[in-house]
Amino acid sequence: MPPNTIPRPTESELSILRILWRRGPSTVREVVGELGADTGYTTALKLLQIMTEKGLVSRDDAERTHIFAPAVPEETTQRQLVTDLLDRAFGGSAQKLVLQALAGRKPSKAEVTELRRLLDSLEGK
Amino acid sequence: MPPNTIPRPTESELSILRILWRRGPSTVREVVGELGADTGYTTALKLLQIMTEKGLVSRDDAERTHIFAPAVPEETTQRQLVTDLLDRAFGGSAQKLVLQALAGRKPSKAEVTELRRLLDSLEGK
DNA sequence: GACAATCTACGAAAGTATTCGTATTAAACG
DNA sequence: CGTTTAATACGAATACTTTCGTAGATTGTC
Repeated sequence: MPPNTIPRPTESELSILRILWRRGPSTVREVVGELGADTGYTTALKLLQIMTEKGLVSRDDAERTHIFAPAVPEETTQRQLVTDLLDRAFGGSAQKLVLQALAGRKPSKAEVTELRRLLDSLEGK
Repeated sequence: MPPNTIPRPTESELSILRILWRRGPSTVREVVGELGADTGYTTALKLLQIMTEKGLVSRDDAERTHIFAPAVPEETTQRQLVTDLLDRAFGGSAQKLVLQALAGRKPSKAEVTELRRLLDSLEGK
């Protein structure tokens, strides 16, 4: 049974979650296929087993070949990670984080427009 | 001699860097004083030694009590970390990252204004 | 049915991060 | 001057993460 608090995924676990978010429910082999040649089959399997215990993924073992699906929403995890970084590296200043996230890139006009819209909606509350 | 590429700080290392960025050059004892009671003296010392090898901090050992200073700028490290997270968790979409960073908070009017100014300056280029 | 291929389980090895104990040395104090 | 206090060095213990080898079971194939 998964713990009632879901831990922050490790680096490898996050790589796997990203695949599952994109592909949806997948077999170990399918996940391995997307991980790149540097990750062995049993390694990926073991990680998925650990992630199942942690409650990060769910497993359908009705068939012999198990099928794994993400058990945490992408957005929730993203927020968890960015909030965590916000505290750990930016002293909680979202402003500074946004500044560094956008610095050094040339955001497209569309992106800027979208971000402006985001600010509008935030202010609306 | 420090390596010519400076690695991403670990979690503990980041805690120490944050203290050094805030306090400026500090002794081990001073750092320990701010780390909270859960970190022993020799632990902090060891971390600072490792960080010196990695080039994350510099050490002045002219006196018996050494003085450690950050060797990486706060902003550079922040950008390094946020860029890293951007790639690992957001598929490179700064927009989504900003969205999640601001979601669920009620940013002050001043913050929103500041962010708008940031967007303006980005667009100016 | 026998054999090969494929899958899961699992413990252990390898790698990395953190904590700690102990030795040694230097300063401070009486 | 001798003893206590405070500092660095460093190896080793612990913890966490990732990788791998091997065993056992099931499916597919000839």
